[in-house]
Amino acid sequence: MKDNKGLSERRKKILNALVDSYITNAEPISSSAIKDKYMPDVSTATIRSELATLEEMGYLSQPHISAGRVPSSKAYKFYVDNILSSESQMDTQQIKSVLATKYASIKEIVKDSAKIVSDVTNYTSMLMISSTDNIVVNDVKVIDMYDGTALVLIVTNNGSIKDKTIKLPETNINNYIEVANGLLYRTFAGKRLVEIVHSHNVIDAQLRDFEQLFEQVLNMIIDYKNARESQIQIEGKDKIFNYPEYNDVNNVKNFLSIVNDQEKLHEIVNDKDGSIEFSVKIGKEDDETLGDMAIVSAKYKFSGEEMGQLGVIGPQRMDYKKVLSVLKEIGTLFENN
Amino acid sequence: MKDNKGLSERRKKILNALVDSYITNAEPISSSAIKDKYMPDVSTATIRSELATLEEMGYLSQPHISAGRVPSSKAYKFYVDNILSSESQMDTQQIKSVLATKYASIKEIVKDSAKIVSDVTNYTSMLMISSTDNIVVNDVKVIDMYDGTALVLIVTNNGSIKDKTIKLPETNINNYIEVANGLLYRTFAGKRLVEIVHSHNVIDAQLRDFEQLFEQVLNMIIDYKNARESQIQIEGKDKIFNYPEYNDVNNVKNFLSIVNDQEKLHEIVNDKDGSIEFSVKIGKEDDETLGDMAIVSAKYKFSGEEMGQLGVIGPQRMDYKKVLSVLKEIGTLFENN
DNA sequence: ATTTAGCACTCGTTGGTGTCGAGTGCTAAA
DNA sequence: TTTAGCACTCGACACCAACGAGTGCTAAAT
Repeated sequence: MKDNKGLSERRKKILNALVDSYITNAEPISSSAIKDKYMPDVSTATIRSELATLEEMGYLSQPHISAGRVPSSKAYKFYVDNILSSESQMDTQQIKSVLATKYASIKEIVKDSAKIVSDVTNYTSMLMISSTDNIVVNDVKVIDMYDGTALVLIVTNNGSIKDKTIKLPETNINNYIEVANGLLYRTFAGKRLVEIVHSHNVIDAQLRDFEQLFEQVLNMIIDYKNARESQIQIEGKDKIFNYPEYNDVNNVKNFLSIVNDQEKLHEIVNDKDGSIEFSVKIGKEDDETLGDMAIVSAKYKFSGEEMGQLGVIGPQRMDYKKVLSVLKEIGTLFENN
Repeated sequence: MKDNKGLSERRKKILNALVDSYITNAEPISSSAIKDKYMPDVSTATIRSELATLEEMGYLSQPHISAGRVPSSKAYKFYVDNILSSESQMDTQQIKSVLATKYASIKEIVKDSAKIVSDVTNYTSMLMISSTDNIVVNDVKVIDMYDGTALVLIVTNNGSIKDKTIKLPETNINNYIEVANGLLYRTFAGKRLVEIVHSHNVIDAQLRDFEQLFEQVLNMIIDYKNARESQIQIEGKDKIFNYPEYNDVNNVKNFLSIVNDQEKLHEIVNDKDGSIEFSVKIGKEDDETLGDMAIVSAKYKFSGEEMGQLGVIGPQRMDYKKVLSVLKEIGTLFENN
């Protein structure tokens, strides 16, 4: 049953025990600790030799020679995979009831989801709104306001509206506004943001008088797209101080530099493999800048539409069981909405 | 010339020297250090006795008995008052040229003012938009969109527009939209936000059919006011790590808790005495939660209109000269715009 | 072939001790 | 009032010993 490639059952058990213990205590685990708490019917010597081979295999490391073992990133990955493959493990019931007592309606949950996740998991959370690729412009309208000024509205399919006042050009065209609205509608309505942004529309001759207007509208759309894409909401930054590894200023620095770097967060969370539900990034090996931290996130849909990603960021030594449960639970709430 | 109430010239000189030195080095200053750098023609013993009395007077303290002196909040205040009263001290020329090389147009500066202040001073900066008290509603318009939906626009005198889509009530009134616009204009146009929010309008009989609409509009206005008021932009949080006192996690924690607490920031910066140009809050005595930090801020106008406050937050041991110069310089740029 | 008891070994932690030197306060003379 | 001089304080640093938690290895037991 034991071979070099896989892990024997006993080794798996030891590995799980060790990660479990380290997650709650943040202290190196000794062979005798494992014996006492998890495997009383085997001697410490045996455990020690198993630990030695697990270390050789890259799952563990020792802070120093006469200390216990500490899990490596590889160990955390093993641990997470274990959780993910055995769904039954997750105690969603408990999470669900916590959510139920705190929040009355699902709508509230969506709105505050980042804050909820942070509160329930006790880690810093992040919510990133999904890409704008399938946002469609429903309508563009120009509304006359007062002397020479007009308001441009861009209405999209996800309910949001971007507006801006512009100065109207001096013109002698009759019904300028009316004509403009017709043209704008024909040009933009029904098109996706990406299409609009990437197409270099040639204004045909009859549109000359509207060139300036079109340019302004186009810029609005581009701005809107950019603003949408870069939005990340972070909640509960202070939670990090609950964990002893962040008594070291360098770790705090690292944490803040990641959390404040939106581009980096996007990069880390957005797997090339877009199909997987959960993204779990652990430590340096997954991303150099992560250092001793981990990011767990999930993709969500709301009312069938892709909504974005929601996740937590915390120490490598993270309570993955809890985090994954919570993220999963929220996901089902969203989808069943 | 020396009396118990005021400070002798020599004591002032010593005090200034000490604060100056501590601001740059963050280390306790000894009597001999002062002698060497600032007062070579007097003995250390003399300086020591002066230091002792300054300590009695509450300007200084000793980390421990065989260490040099460190300035207290009181000393910083003395130092700042000194700067403020002797305008000529400020080397605005230099600051101005720095700003000039970095930014081409004044408009850019306004937009990025928080970032600029943080970069130039090397401290964390904050920009808070001024109160909404004198924002006036210019117009309220309802615009028919599509089947039963309408867009409500609120136009204010500071150029901004708040919009939201609402569902129109089922009605059999002719020209519902037109009538509504008339009513809305008569009710809201020209009024200040505060007035509107605090008046409990009784809807008169003829308005019954518009009750729901009015309620929605009113809520929009309230939301708008709240959102405006709570907006604080913070830039350069990471800058804090440049200062050695923030190698202690507790100080970082304190820093973050203040910087993330918008209400607190408002409270600290908004003096009762609304007339003063600069607000300088130093340490615990000014506000318990400040701890060992200081906040310097100034009120600004832009194109004659009150714009808000802009300031920096950093260690008590702050380069007040530089900070005040920068804030002042930006102020004149704004006002001369 | 595994497991285990036993033992030597490693090394971080803790606490004690001694020395150095920066800096002070005080006193007595200038 | 200033200053030289001196005793004193106390943190920083280095060194050392003892402790103990934990390991790896080996040789015997299963």
